[in-house]
Amino acid sequence: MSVPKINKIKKHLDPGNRYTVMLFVTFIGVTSLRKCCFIYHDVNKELHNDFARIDTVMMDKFLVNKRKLESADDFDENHHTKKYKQEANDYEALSIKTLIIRPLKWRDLRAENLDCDYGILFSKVNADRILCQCERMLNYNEGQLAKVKIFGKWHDIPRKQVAHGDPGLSYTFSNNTVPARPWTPFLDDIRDAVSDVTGHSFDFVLINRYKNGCDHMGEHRDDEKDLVHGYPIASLSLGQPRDFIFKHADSRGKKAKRSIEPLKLLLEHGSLLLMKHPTNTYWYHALPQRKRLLGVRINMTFRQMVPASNSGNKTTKPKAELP
DNA sequence: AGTAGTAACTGGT
DNA sequence: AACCAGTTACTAC
Repeated sequence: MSVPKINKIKKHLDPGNRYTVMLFVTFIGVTSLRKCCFIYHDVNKELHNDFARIDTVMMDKFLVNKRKLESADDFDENHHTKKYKQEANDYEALSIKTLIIRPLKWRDLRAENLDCDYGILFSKVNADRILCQCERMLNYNEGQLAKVKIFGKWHDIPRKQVAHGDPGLSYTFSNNTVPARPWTPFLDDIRDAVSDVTGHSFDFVLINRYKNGCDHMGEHRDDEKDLVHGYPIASLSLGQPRDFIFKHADSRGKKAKRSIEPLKLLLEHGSLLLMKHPTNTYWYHALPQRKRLLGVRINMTFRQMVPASNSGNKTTKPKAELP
């Protein structure tokens, strides 16, 4: 666990006092220690020693209850400390490699100017827990930020959406610019898992929630000007499996220049789709309605964005470029 | 097997 | 990357 995260806890506490600390430890969406209570005499020292054993602590959800020792007369310090330590050991034994990241068995998807990889990143058990965490922790844009303007008309998007990313980044689509909210530890973990398995870093994630098969997304290519050109986009799917359709730009519409078969792909629970250059240049994609499907699907697309100050300025080199 | 009711698809805006 | 109207495809009886 990194020191900055420990400092985040420490600033809520006065060293030397005694506290009851309750916290949720989450590791890529898997809550291993739901709640534990123990008392620290020397917060500065103890927190560091004990928490350093844990890879990631979910800061958003931790609750620090300042209590005087005398108000916790039923509190058995030894018992709880021992229990915590055992759980921490168990937790530590579940390393990132055994818990989540298995070598992805990628399926290559190839067509003319289409190059994607698809595989299952999270097992059902882990994907279930991550989805559950998403439902508990994510908030979505509302009002103006949840609208798009198409052919002169404003519409509410038929799904829920939110973006998180590095400071200053935003995402523009259909006359709407959506600022990125800051990363959370939970999203950090998922992003890092996706980075590990793809070998690419990402500074932005767009999250879409489809409450059932009626929610959908129309055909589009991802907006080029905010994205680092040529950089792959990683799309993590959770929940209700949904069809995903690729259509070649030349085969759309009534006066299509050519006839190219669309590509249909089922995006499964826990799966990762890596869309590589030049897929996004030539192919539109969509998540069509499937009225019979009732389950929630949450999708996270991880991207590398052009910093806001450089957006639309082609003379400035993006901060990341493919080799 | 024929058909009514729904879902999916297409083109226009 | 939205909805709508018109058409086609599918499904269940």
